[in-house]
Amino acid sequence: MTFKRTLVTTALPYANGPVHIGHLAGVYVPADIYVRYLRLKGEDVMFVGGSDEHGVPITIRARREGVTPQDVVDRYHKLIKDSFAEFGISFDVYSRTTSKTHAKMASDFFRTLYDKGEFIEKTSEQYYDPEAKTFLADRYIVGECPHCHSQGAYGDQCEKCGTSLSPTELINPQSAISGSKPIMKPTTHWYLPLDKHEGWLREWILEQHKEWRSNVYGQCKSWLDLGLQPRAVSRDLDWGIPVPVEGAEGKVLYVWFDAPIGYISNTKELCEQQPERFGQWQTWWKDQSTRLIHFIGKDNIVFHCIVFPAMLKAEGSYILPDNVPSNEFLNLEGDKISTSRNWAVWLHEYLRDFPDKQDVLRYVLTANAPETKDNDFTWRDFQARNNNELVAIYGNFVNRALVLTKKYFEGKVPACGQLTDYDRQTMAEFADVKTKVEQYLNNFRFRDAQKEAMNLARIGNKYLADTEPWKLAKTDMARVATILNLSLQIAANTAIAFEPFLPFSSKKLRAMLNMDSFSWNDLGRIDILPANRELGEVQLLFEKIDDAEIDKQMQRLADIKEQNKLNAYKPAEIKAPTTIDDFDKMDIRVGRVLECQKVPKADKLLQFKIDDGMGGRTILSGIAQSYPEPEKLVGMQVLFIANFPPRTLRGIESQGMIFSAVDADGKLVLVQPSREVRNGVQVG
RNA sequence: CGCGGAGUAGAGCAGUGGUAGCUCGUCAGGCUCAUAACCUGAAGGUCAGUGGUUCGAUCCCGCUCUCCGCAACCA
Repeated sequence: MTFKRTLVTTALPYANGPVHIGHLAGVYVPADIYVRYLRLKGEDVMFVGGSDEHGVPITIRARREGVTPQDVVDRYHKLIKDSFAEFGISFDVYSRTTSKTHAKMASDFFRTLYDKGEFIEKTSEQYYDPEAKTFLADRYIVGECPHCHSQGAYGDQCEKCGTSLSPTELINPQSAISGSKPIMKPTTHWYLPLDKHEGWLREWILEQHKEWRSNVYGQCKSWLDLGLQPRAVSRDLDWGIPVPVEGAEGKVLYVWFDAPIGYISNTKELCEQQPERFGQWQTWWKDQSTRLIHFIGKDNIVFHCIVFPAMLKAEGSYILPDNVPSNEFLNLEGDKISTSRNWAVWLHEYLRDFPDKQDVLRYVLTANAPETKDNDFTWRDFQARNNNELVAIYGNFVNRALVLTKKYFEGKVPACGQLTDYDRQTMAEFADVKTKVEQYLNNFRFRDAQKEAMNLARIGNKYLADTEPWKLAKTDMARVATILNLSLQIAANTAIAFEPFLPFSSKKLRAMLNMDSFSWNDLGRIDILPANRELGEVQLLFEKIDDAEIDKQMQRLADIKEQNKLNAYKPAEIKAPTTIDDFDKMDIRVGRVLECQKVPKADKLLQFKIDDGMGGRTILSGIAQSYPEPEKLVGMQVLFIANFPPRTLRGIESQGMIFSAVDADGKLVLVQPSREVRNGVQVG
């Protein structure tokens, strides 16, 4: 099958938060590289993206913030769209599932399937929150686990004992939204009978698409082998696209039905805006000569390989995806990225903190892309790749070639003379770079493809080191001319090879080389730059990133970790019951701090001299780490136990114990009376 | 025993039934045109553990351990 055009879609980011490096590494950067590559080759390609704006979590966020769901999605759609644009993700269209076009498209799609009898209808009893007036998804019901009897188990799983649950098993179920007691209520939903589609899905994926990545293929095989079940495509919710069926008031399309249709709606929207360039939307979705590629993350495999294809097939007139390149996940500094825990590098913040460094992040995310397994992003690695690879190898090579040309040939491309064997050998080393990069990209191996581009710069550095034009300049300028001509040709090649990966830097480099026009097909050639061409102004292609900038980012993450620890704090369990008699045995008193200093050679101990109204006493307390300036405690009134037997610590006798509260972060905080009292009075 | 993916030098990652590779880091040397950049060389690994198939296993198979995903948010 030869294809005439390629339609590339990217998973629709959920408009419930900003986009982070995990989204970029998993989906948007590889997709953008692929699309830019196809465009460079002059192929007919469309790049579709958009925000996914329906679903329960958005309604919950809206409720929590006291705004409408539309307010929430408006905010994040704009933030996401703007940051993608600034980052150079070259969507042809970036629309949203709350658009009018989409509402009609999704509604019509559902109706077509409904009319064809492709759905089954089922009524079941589900938990309903009478206060919030909404049916509850499993996860939004909490209660006591029927197995381990711990509190706070979710409707789908108890996190204490790990048991999978169904909401009806929970003891004393509560709505996580309002806290009220949910009631059982019958509700009718439409299901897509995936089991009906199992036969052709099996043939289509397992036989015809053995070339899909092993993670994708394996996951599909697993689902198919387990047997597919009917899947609900509607929900009881007031936020979404209404189910276009009589008597279905208060029901909307399930986001997983609605969202992938967004790819189609957004295509239609684009075609209506630019018909002269993109033609009819149906060409992109219904013509067998169109190749459909979905870029997604691994959590989306089943929807894009099984559910959505089943929907398309059930409708009848659509093509199916040709490939679904799915990446694994990117971790951040060893921990999984999490929106709710704010453990992420957010794109909009990166763009703010590292202006004009889009390519650095693009490079790092591609070099370390989680193509076969989960990978880790660290700021130290980010810095190292910038400083040691982009700056030292690529930027430096370009700079060397250009500076030498300025110096010896007034910034004009010198003529190429007689080639030596070594010249020819060097040329041979990158003659096939085009084939290699293309092979890798055609197989969605972006990491290897980018590495191949970087090899050009390595070859250039080695060529300069081996030929040493700065030495020859004293004796043989003709030879220097040839060397620099070839070096500049290598630089021009590098600009083209990096174009899909690092578009901002390639543009900059092309300006320096005065390459106003260029073609992907020039890649591998050594006569891209004609002799005597005037070069542009020399500037640094990349700049070093110093430790201070990286430290700032790492500090930010450390602060978030600390904050999460505080947020996760729960009061300790109440101790075993005791009596007033036990309490009465304690002689608790108030005293004033007269002196306070650190005990030498002890990390935690502070030595207090306390005015107890009876001549004073010495007390040691292990709170030094919470009070780095102990002298500031002098004058403060504190609580202490007066009738403990003396105890010697570090050679000093401690006559009692001072009261401190242990804060959520582990810091110790001295307890004091709310107003001045007489030293030595009792507490009870 | 739920199902998939993954576990390989200090770090991050490739890879293959026959001598284990890349980038960075480290160490040594060279060069000095270049953003203290570049080039050359070296050290560094019981390829998670364990049992099996095989002339030979890091690769194939069995079991064990660990991490990630499939289940609310989430690429």
